[in-house]
Amino acid sequence: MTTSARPEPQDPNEAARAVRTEWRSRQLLTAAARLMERNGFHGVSMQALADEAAVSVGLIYRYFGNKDELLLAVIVNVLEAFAGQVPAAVEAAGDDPVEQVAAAFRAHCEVIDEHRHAAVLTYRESGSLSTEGRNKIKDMEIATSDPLRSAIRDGVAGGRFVDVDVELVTHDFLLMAHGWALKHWHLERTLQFHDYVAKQTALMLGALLAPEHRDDYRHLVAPT
Amino acid sequence: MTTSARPEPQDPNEAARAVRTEWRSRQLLTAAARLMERNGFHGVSMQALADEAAVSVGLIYRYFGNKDELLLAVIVNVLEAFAGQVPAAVEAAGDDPVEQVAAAFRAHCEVIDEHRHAAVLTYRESGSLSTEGRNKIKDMEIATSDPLRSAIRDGVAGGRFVDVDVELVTHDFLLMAHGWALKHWHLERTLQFHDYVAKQTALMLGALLAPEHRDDYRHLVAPT
Amino acid sequence: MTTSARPEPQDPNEAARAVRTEWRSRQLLTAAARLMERNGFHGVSMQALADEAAVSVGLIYRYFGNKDELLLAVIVNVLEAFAGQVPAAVEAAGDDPVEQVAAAFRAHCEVIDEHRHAAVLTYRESGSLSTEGRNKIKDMEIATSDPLRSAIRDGVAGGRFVDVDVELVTHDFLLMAHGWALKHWHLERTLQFHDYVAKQTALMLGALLAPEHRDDYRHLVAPT
Amino acid sequence: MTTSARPEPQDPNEAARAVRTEWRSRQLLTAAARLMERNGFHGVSMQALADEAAVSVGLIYRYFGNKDELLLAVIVNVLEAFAGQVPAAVEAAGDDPVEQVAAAFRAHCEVIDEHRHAAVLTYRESGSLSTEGRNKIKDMEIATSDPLRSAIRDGVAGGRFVDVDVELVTHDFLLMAHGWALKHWHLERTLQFHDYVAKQTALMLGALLAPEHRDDYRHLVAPT
DNA sequence: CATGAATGAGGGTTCATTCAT
DNA sequence: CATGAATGAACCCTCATTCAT
Repeated sequence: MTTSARPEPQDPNEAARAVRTEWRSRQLLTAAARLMERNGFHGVSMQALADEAAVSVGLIYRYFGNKDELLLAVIVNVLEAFAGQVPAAVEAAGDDPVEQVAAAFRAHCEVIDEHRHAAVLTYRESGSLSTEGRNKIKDMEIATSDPLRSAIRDGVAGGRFVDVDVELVTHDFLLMAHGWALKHWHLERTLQFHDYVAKQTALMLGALLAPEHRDDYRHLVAPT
Repeated sequence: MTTSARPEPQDPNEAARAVRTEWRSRQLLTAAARLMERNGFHGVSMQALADEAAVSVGLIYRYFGNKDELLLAVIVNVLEAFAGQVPAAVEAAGDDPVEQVAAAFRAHCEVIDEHRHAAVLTYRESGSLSTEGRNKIKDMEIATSDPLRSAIRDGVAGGRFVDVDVELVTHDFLLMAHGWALKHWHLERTLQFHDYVAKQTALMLGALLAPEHRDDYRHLVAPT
Repeated sequence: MTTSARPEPQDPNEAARAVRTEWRSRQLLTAAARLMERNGFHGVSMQALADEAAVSVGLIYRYFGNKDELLLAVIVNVLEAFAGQVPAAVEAAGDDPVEQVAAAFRAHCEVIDEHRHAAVLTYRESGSLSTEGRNKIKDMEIATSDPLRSAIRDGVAGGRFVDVDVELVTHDFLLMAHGWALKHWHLERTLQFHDYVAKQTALMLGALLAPEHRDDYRHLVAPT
Repeated sequence: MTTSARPEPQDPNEAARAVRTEWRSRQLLTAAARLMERNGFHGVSMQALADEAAVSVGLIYRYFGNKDELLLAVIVNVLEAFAGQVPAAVEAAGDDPVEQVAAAFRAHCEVIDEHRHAAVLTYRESGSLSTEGRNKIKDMEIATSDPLRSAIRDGVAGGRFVDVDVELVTHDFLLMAHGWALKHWHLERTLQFHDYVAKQTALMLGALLAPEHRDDYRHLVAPT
């Protein structure tokens, strides 16, 4: 991530190893997320995890110091996805705060949909973390929600939005994004992912947009 | 739910016993909820629970068959509170679906605030339940959300609300209600319970109310 | 040990329980010592210990917090036997430092013979202890050897003994006492316990006694 | 012990390899002794040993079949040092059994001082050995103590020493020699190695020498 | 009713050992 | 020769559950 001096691993062996290491790590992370969503952190034994990932128990400990660190890694993995995708989406949305809000929300939802198993753990299992881990998560969560928060604030300041509690509305958007994962088993019976995003966007913008701007965002509000 | 067949305990001893039994049961339930919110279901040992409730381990098993049943009882306890308070609140709100929605949401929030420890367990620990228990919970949850759902449907049908996806909006309201428990540690820094309810109500009604009715509900939408 | 107010346990149940607790504790301690002498601290699993003592693994943890504490308890148990028997033996030996030395050495040997399994652990396994435990042991060992040390010092000061390094000779006596346990498998082929004590006493007094006093202690030196 | 059949390595490469092999082996042995003294046999993992010796885990298994064999090799290494140095020292001491005893004891102490880390393992970890290994050790220990035993026996037979139990006195001398390693942390605070040897020699000869010969060995007995 | 000593299956974790590279 | 990733048995410990008192 931060290496600059070492241009490329010269030794092909080393490169191959790094690739395999990365692959294993990801494999374990996904297996863990999948299992933990179903049975909860405490409901998943290391043996079960090893079986699911088709490796031995001992190997898991070469990649993650212990079970707690594994959970932390699963969660951090999601949060890093937010950090990677959300700011990019907002930037691509241009200067209009309304478009930015919609883009940010959509990006959040997409990350959650991609990491659906792991995303619920953020809500459910953060209590199983060490204090240290919990703090790390909290910091990342706040940073993660920042683009969305800023866009909302800009929208209010610029008069596009009515005068709402920015913090609360941010919280609402995040809740809705996570809602897709939390109640996925219930929602997917009637909704496709894109419907969910579109409808929720329309709903929230319906609440937020100042009356005089409402007509400007037909393309966002329409499909409800 | 409440036994009706058994007419009345004749023996005053039996009555006293029933009272004590009821009291013990409630004491254990609250102790369990308090502990489990902090440490999670698996983080609370029966011994710790016995200590917290100042009884012996063995006694717990006279009231609840096993640990799973105890968790189930804790959760059912909350859901029963919904069943008790929400319909009453809706009824008291009169015939206007908008008022009904506001009342139902407020009632949900109040139950959650009163049972804040137990409410999070609904989200976090339902995975620790047996399939049977999980199904029971799901059924109760759906029943619980029914008054709210009906009111929303009525609002849409009567033209008070814009044409939204009733199921989704129900889901949103419930999510917001639970949000008060889920992110309580974060929200309470800036918001009182009543502000939370009022602002969320205003926001959602802002989104739902048809333009021609918006002015009729100033008292609900204003305090944003 | 320190109770003074509570004269006797009134409740016979409580008394009975205390007796059983004491008995269990002692049973576990002996089993642990026996096994650990043979296989070493790390060579004995808690399961093996449970089997030997005919109890369940879990029960051991009601009496000793963990395996380390168990080892500590085994060792402390021996050292307490020294503290109980050695000073008494010295006192019973009268005022003559030579008699005191002989009595102290004999007492040491007797404790070691009685706790032969555990005595070797003092030497072999003190490294497996926590720093805290190790310090406790060291303190007790020093205190334990004090009567012997004092008697030797008195003997030198009073001219009964030649001018030796008191600390070193104390160390030698202790080493000889422990030697009975350390090389018991080898020694017992040719020596009874009493011969061992008598011969070692004679040898050491032969080295220590000043020539002019040698004849006074025929009864101690003779049987070599 | 030392191969004699294989005449000489013809190939210079093979010679170089043999040297490196010997060097590696010795390096591993000392690393193992150092680590095991501190943490005990079970407290040292093969990984830790590999790290300490700056080789890979796998390589250790090219030199020693398994961990037990490694421990055995460490211990045998000390015992071979005894076999190498003690007889030589006795021979160099001339024909006088008293001088021989003193020389043998000194040689024992020197070996132990040189191999202090490994010497304690002889006492502490012999229980971790296989029966086979344990027997090998016992045989070597007996053989090792033979020069000392013979000298003592000669001293008694020749009237230089009083009539003592030869086996027991041998045992005492060995115990004293090992005492330097066993309680080194305690003794070194007040004694140098040479003081220890001299004082212990003086003490034991004081006990052993027949009265009519005592004046002949002032140079050995004096420095007490 | 109430207690808490006792059980033992199951969990997380370590580490000696192997083997493909 | 040398490496270190991979294995899995075995360890220590916890805790839901039972039952004699």
